[in-house]
Amino acid sequence: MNLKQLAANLGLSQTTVSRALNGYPEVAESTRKRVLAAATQHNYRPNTRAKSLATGRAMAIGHVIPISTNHEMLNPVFGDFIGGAAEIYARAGYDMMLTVVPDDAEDTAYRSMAQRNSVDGIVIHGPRRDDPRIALLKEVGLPFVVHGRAPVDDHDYSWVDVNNRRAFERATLHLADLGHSRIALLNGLEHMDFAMRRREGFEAALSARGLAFRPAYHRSEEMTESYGYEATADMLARPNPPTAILASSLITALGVRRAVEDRGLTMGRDVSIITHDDDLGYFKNGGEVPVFTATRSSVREAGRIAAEMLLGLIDAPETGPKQHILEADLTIGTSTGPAPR
Amino acid sequence: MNLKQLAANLGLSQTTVSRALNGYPEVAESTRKRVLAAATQHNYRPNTRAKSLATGRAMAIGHVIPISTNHEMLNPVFGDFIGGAAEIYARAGYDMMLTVVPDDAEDTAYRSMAQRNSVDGIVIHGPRRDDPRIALLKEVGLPFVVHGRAPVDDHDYSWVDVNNRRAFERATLHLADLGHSRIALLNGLEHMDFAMRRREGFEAALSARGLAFRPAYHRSEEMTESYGYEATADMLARPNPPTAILASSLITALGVRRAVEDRGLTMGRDVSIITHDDDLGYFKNGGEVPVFTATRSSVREAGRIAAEMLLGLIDAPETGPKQHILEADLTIGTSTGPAPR
DNA sequence: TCGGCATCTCAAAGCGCTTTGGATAATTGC
DNA sequence: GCAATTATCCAAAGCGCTTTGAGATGCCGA
Repeated sequence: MNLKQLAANLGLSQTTVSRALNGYPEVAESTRKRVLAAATQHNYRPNTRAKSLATGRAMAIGHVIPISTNHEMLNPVFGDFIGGAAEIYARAGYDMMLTVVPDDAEDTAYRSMAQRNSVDGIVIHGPRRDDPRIALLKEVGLPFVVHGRAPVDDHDYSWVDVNNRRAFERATLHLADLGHSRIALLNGLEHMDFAMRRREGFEAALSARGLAFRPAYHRSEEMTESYGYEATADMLARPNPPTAILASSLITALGVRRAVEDRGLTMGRDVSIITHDDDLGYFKNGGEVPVFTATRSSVREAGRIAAEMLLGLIDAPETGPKQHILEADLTIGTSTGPAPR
Repeated sequence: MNLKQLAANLGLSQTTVSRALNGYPEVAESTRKRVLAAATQHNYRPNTRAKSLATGRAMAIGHVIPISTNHEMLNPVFGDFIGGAAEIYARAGYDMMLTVVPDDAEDTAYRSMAQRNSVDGIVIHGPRRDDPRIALLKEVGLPFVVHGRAPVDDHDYSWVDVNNRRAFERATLHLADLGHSRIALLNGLEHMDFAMRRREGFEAALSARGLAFRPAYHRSEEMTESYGYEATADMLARPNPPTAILASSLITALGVRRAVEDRGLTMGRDVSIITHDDDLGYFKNGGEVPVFTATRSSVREAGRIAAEMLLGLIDAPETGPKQHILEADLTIGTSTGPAPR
């Protein structure tokens, strides 16, 4: 059933039917009722393609997830972010388009999205330190929001980000205040912007407490469980092992804990652990009492905010770029305690 | 730059340019070259909407992920599946549309997808035991592939699935053959089809070895780490604790291991663990030597296969529904050993 | 009675593409 | 040399919708 047929059915013109359906004022209330009734009865839904051709609006948002060509791995937080964003899109009548782009083909991918007119805006995931995408998108002139930030925090583009620097600074200070002086950081890959910010916060806190940054207590890798395990096992096996460890994700923290316990040590007594917790649906940090002391910020919430921001940008581009920073909670769990002496 | 402008630029008609671009024979090779050159020079890309309006093909696939209204959680395997599918779509020039549908609004959601003509086919995720979606989609007549199956294994629709029954049967037999007689199953939610099949395999193996299914050794919950921990801790605290535990996912297995080790027991000696491993990118089961003995099947690969199947279905609907079953490997790791006596 | 003004409805153009059904020029067969 | 092909190209219709500009219709006051 399309507009033409529906109009014919009703003995009205396409114009009137279209207007009735889209809530324009210049149609009698009685006819609007008739039209609406017929539409629901015949289960009429306008053809998206035709509609967006006519209006010039795609009514769709593109999410572009980069996938590095060497270690093809999708970020696990992505699912939750999408879930949050999808809620907002659904309410606003937008569709969501997913594009997985190998990081060596970004240029063409983004240009083509803009050209082909298949989306009204884009959400960028996983910005790297030297990410060319922001400049690229500014050039092609498609509205976009970045989940995360680029190193240069200019106010020239829109983003939603956790205050990673502050979070890790606070976590480190907390550990230092508990008397820890040998604090290790198991960071994510530091060509990613968020990881670099975390490291900065870590270093700032160390120097605020007069502690030195020691490369032996520092790693930077993909945030897997085995990374947490192996890095921790390695560090604990050396002389002067760390008494506190900052992990970059809950998954990594599980590995850290395993290594700690493997060595016959007790988490929260012999070794303190703080992790960042993205509050993922399927991976909770304990029940009422969190297992891990953690800096926590919901990725799902970030998804909602980014989606709302982007829709706002599309509706009113003249208002200029927006930014939103999420402060992470520091929630105390059972994994931290005073430094052993 | 659109077709019209490009054609004007070249001094040709839109028809000729369109044909040159789409590889039709009735255009001179020399003009085709000219057209192609101009197109790349001006970075021309056809407007997706217009193209699909004209052709009647959306050149897009919809992925519908259900989200239960009570515990809003996205399946973690989803990301990897999508990653696999995206590869195939990209190669074939298809876009991927994501729709998150609350499970109380499925009816309208699917009908509207079909009506609005925004996708050429659909992939269904997470089929439940009494899933109404398959019947629904058959009714609306949109090509679809299910990742997983419905309880009734009719050959009336297309699906890609792991042989969950066989996998868990083999795993259970393996444990029984190692001398274990008290074997526990920490299953996923059993209103999901895959979980039920796993249970069937488990039960079949038990009875093949003359062992009884004991409710005290059986749980069915969302597959989180804390589920694994708590269920295991509880079971181990009772008289006659299980000596072997089947876990439904790697995440759950981590919880199982933690509970085992918390109790001062050794995995692989005091308690054997076998888990199902979806081979997710960010969550590896150890390095060269797997940590866990596991039934393994790549979700990413399933995504590729489902995508190819669906594209095939769209191109040639007359060939009828297809099915593909993936057999899971049973890989031996360090988490299993002979039953303690 | 008639112009003025809302109110309601419509025909037709247009969004950017594909595709049908010719037209024109070049080539072939006899 | 001329009709019949063949090789190239094009004008125009159509995909399903929105939207402009204008036409009816009814009602009012003068």
